[in-house]
Amino acid sequence: MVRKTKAEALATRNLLLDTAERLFFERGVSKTSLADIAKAAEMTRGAIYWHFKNKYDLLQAMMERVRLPPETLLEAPVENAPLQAMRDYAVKMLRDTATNPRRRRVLSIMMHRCEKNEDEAKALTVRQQAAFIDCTSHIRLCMTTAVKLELLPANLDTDKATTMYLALLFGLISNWLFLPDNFDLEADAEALTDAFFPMLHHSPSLLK
Amino acid sequence: MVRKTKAEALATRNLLLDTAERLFFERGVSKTSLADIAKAAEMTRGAIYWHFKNKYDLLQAMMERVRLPPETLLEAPVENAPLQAMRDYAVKMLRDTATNPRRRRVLSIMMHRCEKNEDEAKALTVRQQAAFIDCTSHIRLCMTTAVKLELLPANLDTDKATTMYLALLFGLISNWLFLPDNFDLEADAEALTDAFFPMLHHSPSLLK
DNA sequence: CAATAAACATGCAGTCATGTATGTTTAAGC
DNA sequence: GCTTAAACATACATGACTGCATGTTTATTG
Repeated sequence: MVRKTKAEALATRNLLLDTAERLFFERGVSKTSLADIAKAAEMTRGAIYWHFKNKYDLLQAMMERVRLPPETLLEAPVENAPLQAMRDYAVKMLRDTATNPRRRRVLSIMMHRCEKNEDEAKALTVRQQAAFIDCTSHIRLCMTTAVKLELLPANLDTDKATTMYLALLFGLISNWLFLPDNFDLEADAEALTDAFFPMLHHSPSLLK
Repeated sequence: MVRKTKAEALATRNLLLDTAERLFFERGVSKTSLADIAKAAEMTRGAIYWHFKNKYDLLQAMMERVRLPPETLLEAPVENAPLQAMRDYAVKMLRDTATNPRRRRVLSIMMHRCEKNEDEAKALTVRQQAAFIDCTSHIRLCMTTAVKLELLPANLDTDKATTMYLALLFGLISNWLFLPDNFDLEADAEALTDAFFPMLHHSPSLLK
């Protein structure tokens, strides 16, 4: 019953990724063994070891499925409307987190069900840190562009503003994933995002 | 070489907690075995099993060492100066996270080196969620009190304001622990905190 | 149509972590 | 001064989980 067609093999791979995503979300990464995943997918560990090098390779592939380049989300042209770009980015991230089950599960795994340590999973941590740094510099570019376009105060401390933006965005996502009943992320995504930008005009401590 | 005095036994217990704190921080919780901890503390697993029920009991005791009741930090009287209370709370939390190595390590373990799952560690997760809910209701009380004292707009959506406050606070801490070089938490604690409150006056989307 | 290799399944060895049971020593209580 | 039990150390049994080696079958290719 082996040597399936290419499409079938890809389906198997996706099934393994789906199953791993579910189990990692339910039990956490370290408490989920490859045998657990194989059994839940009605396969054997042989299938996993054929498609993936090991557990962390599987985890990485699972995370790659929701990784989208920042440009994808930033549809509004940054050079013309950087404030709109930042707003759209935040709203889309929040709404997608609230409504897209896959993104919700994977983000939850990344934030609350996967340990950042120095050995095997270090590559994963480094990758996440790199993504975060990318995101940081992108937002910083939006901030400085907005200042140049005189959309924000000339003496705005763009570094602090960037820090605040990212803290708010990630804080909202992390807190909601931790306790989804605490507030309605989908309904409030726009209001919470829009609340941020007046701060850049009215907070003296963000000026240089 | 056994049957030490009570003080010595307490010192042993603290040594085990210190060592666990260090190893959990360096390697993550699930990748640190009790044998690792015992060896690093120059003890045996027998000592650990004498002082603690198991690994998660040890972890819980380790976390309790930095748990401080919210009242401790909220020195400013909430009824008279709720805004000041919230400001002081945030600044103290941020500064203490930046300067207190123990708090930094333990918060890092809680946020980035410990998986929230449904089985053994569930008690820990439930406890953290309860603490978060406590904190939420406390901040909400500050917000409503400030509205009553006319320190904040009468039509402020205090729920959203609370959500924003907590997202900012936890987002700042989490992001800084994740990438400490991204910004200077100690130096910027006050400025970042002070930046928040003008938002409550100038953000239309936070009004009802 | 034969050979190859893809796509798994199965089995085994080895390591490692946990929990417990049982020693051992000595501070404390009387 | 004798007993008890606190404060560990040691040893053992048990049960994963991983990685690899080796089947097995069938789509694919020339």
